[in-house]
Amino acid sequence: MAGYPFAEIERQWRRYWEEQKTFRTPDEPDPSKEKFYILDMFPYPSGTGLHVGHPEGYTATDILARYKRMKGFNVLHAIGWDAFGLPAEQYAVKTNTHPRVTTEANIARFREQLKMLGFSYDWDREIDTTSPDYFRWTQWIFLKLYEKGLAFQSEAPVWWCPELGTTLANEEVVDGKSEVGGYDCVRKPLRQWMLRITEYAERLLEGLDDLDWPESTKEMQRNWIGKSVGAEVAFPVCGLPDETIRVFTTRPDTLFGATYMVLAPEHPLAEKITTPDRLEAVAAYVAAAAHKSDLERTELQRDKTGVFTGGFALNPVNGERIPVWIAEYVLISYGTGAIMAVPAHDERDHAFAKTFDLPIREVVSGGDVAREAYAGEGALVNSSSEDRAIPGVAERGVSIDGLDTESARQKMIAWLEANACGQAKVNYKLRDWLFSRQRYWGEPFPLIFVNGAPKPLPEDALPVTLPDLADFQSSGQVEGPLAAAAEWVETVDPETGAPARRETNTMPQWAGSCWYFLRFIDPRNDRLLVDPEKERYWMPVDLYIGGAEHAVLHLLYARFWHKVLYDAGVVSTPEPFRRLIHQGMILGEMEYSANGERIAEADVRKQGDGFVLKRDASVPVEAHAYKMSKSRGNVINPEDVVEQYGADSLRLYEMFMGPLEQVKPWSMRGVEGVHRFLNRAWRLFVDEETGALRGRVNGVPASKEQLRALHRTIAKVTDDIERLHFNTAIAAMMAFVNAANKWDAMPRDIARAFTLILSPFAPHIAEELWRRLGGGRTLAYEPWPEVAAEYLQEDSVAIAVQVNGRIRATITIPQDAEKDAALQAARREENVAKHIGARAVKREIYVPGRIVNFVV
RNA sequence: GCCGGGAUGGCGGAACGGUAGACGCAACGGACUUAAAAUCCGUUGGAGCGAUGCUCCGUGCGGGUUCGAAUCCCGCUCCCGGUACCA
Repeated sequence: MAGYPFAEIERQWRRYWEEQKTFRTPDEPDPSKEKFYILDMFPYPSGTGLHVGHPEGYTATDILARYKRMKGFNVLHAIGWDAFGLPAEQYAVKTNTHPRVTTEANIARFREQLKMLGFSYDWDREIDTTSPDYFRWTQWIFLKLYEKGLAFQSEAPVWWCPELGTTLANEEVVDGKSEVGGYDCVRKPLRQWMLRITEYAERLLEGLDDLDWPESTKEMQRNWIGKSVGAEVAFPVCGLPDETIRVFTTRPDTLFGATYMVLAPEHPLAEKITTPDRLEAVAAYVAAAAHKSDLERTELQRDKTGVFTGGFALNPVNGERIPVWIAEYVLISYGTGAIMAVPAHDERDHAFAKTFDLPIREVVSGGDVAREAYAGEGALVNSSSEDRAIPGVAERGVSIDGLDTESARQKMIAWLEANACGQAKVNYKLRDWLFSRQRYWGEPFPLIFVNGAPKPLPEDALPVTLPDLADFQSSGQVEGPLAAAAEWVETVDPETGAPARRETNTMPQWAGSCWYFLRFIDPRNDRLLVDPEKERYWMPVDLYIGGAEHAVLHLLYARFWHKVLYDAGVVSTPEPFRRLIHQGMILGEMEYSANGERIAEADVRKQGDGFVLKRDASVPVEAHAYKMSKSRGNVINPEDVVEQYGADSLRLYEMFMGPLEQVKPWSMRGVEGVHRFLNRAWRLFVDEETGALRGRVNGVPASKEQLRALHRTIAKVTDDIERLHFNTAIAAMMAFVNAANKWDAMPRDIARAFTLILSPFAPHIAEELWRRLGGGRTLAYEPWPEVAAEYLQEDSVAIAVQVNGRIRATITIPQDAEKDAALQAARREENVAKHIGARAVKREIYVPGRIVNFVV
C-alpha cells in the first residue's frame, strides 16, 4: 500500500525521543506543577512477546500522558517488568538454561516491542523485580510484615507430584494430574509462610467505598472478602464434658430450629465424638473425602453425603440433645469448620435433612418448610425455653417467640453472652495469604533459622540473593530446588555466628507487583524504598489501567501491602490507586461458519435474527468472534501490524475500535481504515509526489468556517480525552480531515493546531508534520490548543419540528431565536401545517437549539 | 444459583430525555486508468407510495412515565465475565 513513509518517520522519531530523553521526568518533584501519575499494569515479560491486548491499555495511558504533558502537568509514566515467575523456571527445568538468561532475553524483546509503539515512558525509571536492587526492598517490606506479626508460619497443603519430584502451583494441576505429563498429584501439608491479610479485612472492605473503580471490581473484592455478621455459639458435647462444638451462624434467631449439627470431615473433634459402633463408617467417609481435590468436592453437584457419628451435642438454648453428623458440605476452611443445621431455614441443611430423614422444625413463619427451606425473615415461632433451666448452661431459658428477625437476633445474642455460651461475631471469607512457593525463581525470604526458629536478617544483610544452581532439574525434595543448594542453605547467624539455615521457599509472583508503583517514583534510591518527599508528591496513582483478570488478587494484595506500609509510615495515602479502568479484551476477527465449515463473510447474508448462506438460505450460519488463541489460529501479532501499517496506525486502530472498557473483535480492514485516515491527514499538508509541504499550506488568515471546524474538533477531542472516549475523539479528527480536504487553502496555524491534537494518538506522524510545519523541535511539551468559544458559535441552527412528538419538518433559525419567532417559522412549514390541520394546538414546546413540538 | 456488565444497520460503533445510526468498515454507482491497485466523488436501516417528496415501521421482548424514550421505571429473554455448599 502506497502512502506516507511511516516506517522511516517512526524510526527517526523513536531515535530522537530516546536520544533526547524527551519523556524523562525530573528526579525532584516540581511543586509549581500539578502532578499526574498514570500507570499501566506491570507486564510479565513472557517469551511469546506482546499481544494486541497490551497496546490497548498502553496506548490509552500514553494518550493521557502525552495530553497531560501538553496541558502543563508534571507526568509520571514509567514501565518495568514483573519478571519472576513460573515460565522461566519451567523452561530452565526443560533446557537447563538459567532463568535469568531467559528472563533477560524476554525483557529485551518486550522492551524492544514497547519502544516500537512509541510509548512515552521515562525509560530511565525502568525497573525489574528480579534485580537485587529491587527485590532488596521487597524483602525489606517482608521484614516489616514480620516485625508487625503479619507474617507467620503454618502448615498448608501443597500439590506434590512424586513423578516430577516437585511441588506444583494450583494452575499446574488439572483434575488432580500434573498439567505437564499428566502424572498423579497429591496434597501434602507443608510448613509455609502466611500473611495475615485477614487482619486488614475490614479496612480493605471499607476502603473500597471511596475508590473511583469499576463497580464490578469493587463488588468482586467485597465478595472475596465476604463479610458476614452473626454469632458464634458453643454447643456442649454430650459425654465429653471438656469439649464444645463451636459454630458460626448468621442466623442466631434460628437457634431453636437447630435439629442436628455437622462437622467438616477434617474437624478435630470428628474422631473423638464418634461412638465405637460408628467408627468404621466415619473413618471410611473421612478417608474418602481426604482423597478428593477441592474441585471434586465442589463439583459433585449438590447431592448431599454424610455420616452419623453416633455422638450428640446439647443445644444451649433449649437443652435438646441433637445428633452430630459429618459431611463434606461443611468446609473446614470457613468459620469454625462446624455448623448448627437449621433445615427449615437453610437450603443446604434442608436438602441434607431430606436425604437422611432428619427432623425439620419451623421457627420463622412465612414459608412452607415441609416443602422447601424458608430463608426469609418473619415472626419467630416455636422458640421458647423460658419456663425451664438449661442444665449446665443457664438457670433459665429464653423466649424469642413473636419477635421479628432482627429483634430475635439481638435478644438471642444478648442471652448467649449473658450465659457465656456465645457472642456476636463477624466472619470473613477472606483467608490468610499463602505466601511461599517451593520454587527457585522468586524472591528469597530475608530470614534464617537458628535451631529451627525463624530469625529475621538485619536490614544491612539485604538483599538476600539467589544462589546459582548447576542443575535446574527437579531436586526431588518437597522443600523445593533451593534445598539442594547446600552451600547457600547452610549459613551463619550474622549476629552471633551460630550455624543457621536459610529459608528454602521463595515468595510468590504477586510480591513484586504489590509495590512497584512506589519504586517508579524513586527507582535508584539505595537508602530507602522511596523518598518520603517524592512519595508525597506523586502518590496516589491518578489513573491505573489494566486487565480485569487482576480485579481481585493483584489489586487486593497491593492494597493490603499499601495499608501495611501506610501504618508503618512509609507511604502517605491509605489507598494506592485512586482511579482504575479495565481495558476490554480484544477478540479475534469475526468468524462465520455453517455445518462446522468456515465461510467467507461475502458468502453470508442476514436473515431474520441470524445469518444464512447467500447461495442457500436454508443453511444457517454461525457468526462469532473468539478469544485469540494459538490453537484457533486467530492471533494477531502487533509486530506484523506495525510492519505493514506502522505503529501510529496500530495505536489509532486500537483506540478507534470502540469504548476502551468494552470487549471488541479485531478487524484488519479496520486497521486499513485508520491507516487511510493517517494518509489523508498527511496529504492534507504534504505533497505526496515531492514530499514537500503543499503550496496551499500558507500563512493566509483562517476563514471563519475553518476556525469553526478546527475549534469544534479541539473541543470534542479535548473533552473526549478527559472522558477516555478515544474512539469518538478519533472520529472527530476524521471528520475534520474530511472537511479540510475540500478547502482551497490550509492556513498554517490551523495545520499546526490540528497536528497538536493528533499527536497524543499518532505521535510519530504528528512530530514529523510539526517539524515540517516549522514547529521546531519536539511537540511533546507544546501547549495544548485552547478552544475559543467565539468560533463555536453558529449563527443559525437546524432544529426539528414535531407534531405530537413526530418529526414533520426541520427549520433553520437563529441560534438564539425567541420562542414566538421559532414557533412562527415552524408553523409556516407546509408539512407542519398539514399535520396540525384544523385541530387546536394544546401545547407548544420550544427548546432553543433543540426542538419545537406542537401538541394537538 | 448468585453478583456484575451488555443487546442499536451487513459489521465495529455514535447519540446532555430533544432530527437514531456520527466516524470507520463492507457493499453499490461514478471519475481517473489500456486495465488493475491507489486516490477522489456519490449512494447506502427496512417497507410502501401518486418518488427530487411524503407515509409507516425500526435501538433484544412486553408494559409504564413523559409533549417527546436507545436513554428513566417495572417485568422478561438471550449473550459475556466473575463466583459458587462461605453456614
